[in-house]
Amino acid sequence: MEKIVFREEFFNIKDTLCCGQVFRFKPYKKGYLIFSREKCAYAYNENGYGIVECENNDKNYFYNYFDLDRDYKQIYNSALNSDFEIIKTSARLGKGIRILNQDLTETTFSFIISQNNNIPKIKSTIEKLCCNLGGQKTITFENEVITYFAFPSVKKIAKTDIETLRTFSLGYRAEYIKKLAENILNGYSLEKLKELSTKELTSELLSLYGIGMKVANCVTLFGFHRQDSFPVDTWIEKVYKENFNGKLTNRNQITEYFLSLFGENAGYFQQYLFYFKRSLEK
DNA sequence: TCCCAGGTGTTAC
DNA sequence: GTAACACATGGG
Repeated sequence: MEKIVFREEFFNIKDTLCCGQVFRFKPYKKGYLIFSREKCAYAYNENGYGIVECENNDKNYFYNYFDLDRDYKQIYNSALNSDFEIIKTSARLGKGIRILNQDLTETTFSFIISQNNNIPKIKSTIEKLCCNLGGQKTITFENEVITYFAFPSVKKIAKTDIETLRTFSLGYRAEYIKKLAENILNGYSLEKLKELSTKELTSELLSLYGIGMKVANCVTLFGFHRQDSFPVDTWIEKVYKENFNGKLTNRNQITEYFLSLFGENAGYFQQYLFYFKRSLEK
């Protein structure tokens, strides 16, 4: 086992996982188990540090996964310099949030599933997908053997019939993920889209069946780490109306409004706001 | 029971 | 171009 140890001021495991950007994790002992691709890590905060335990070969993967090379102090400070009190407030609450570098394929499928769905159910649906179509894996932390399932291969999803997919509670989204899987199996490359500008990337993603503006923005932000993205969902729309006194009703226009307001750190501010608003409702 | 959830596709104008 | 509606499913 390897351990990544990183000062916790800008690395809070709970906030990073629970802020809505990722769905494959669960509470475990001092922190959480995190699943990505076929890998698993155990992460927790302790004595002023964020600690990530994983297999030796996965250390670089999870170091990058948690975006540990980026300077979050600069992002946080720019939030504190905002003219909007709610940006400061939500940034303080979400100070330890980092935007993950998740697997691109997994992120795209996950956010297609996320549409018109709530987070607990998104998590359970993705888990069913993994349990039924992903390979079984084991890993040992502190002498305890953990059994889990990898995210399924695109091929496996593509070859699974629609009726079976529907038994994973995908609802009408089953066709979307089936079609995307077939598409990728036939040679469509999400990786190649990395060359595109955020604008080009967004319009390319919009051409995929089942991906609209909201999901496209989530994929650019959480899959491609494009921080000039600003997904607008029901929660962000509430923030817009209640905290920014916004009059726009078109979500695309709300995205444009926030992008021009927040500039290059818009994506991070979006996460601060989303986490803040959802925390209030509980 | 009803409303809502990290919305999108289709149809009608 | 956009407004209205259908769409699956389960949490609260």
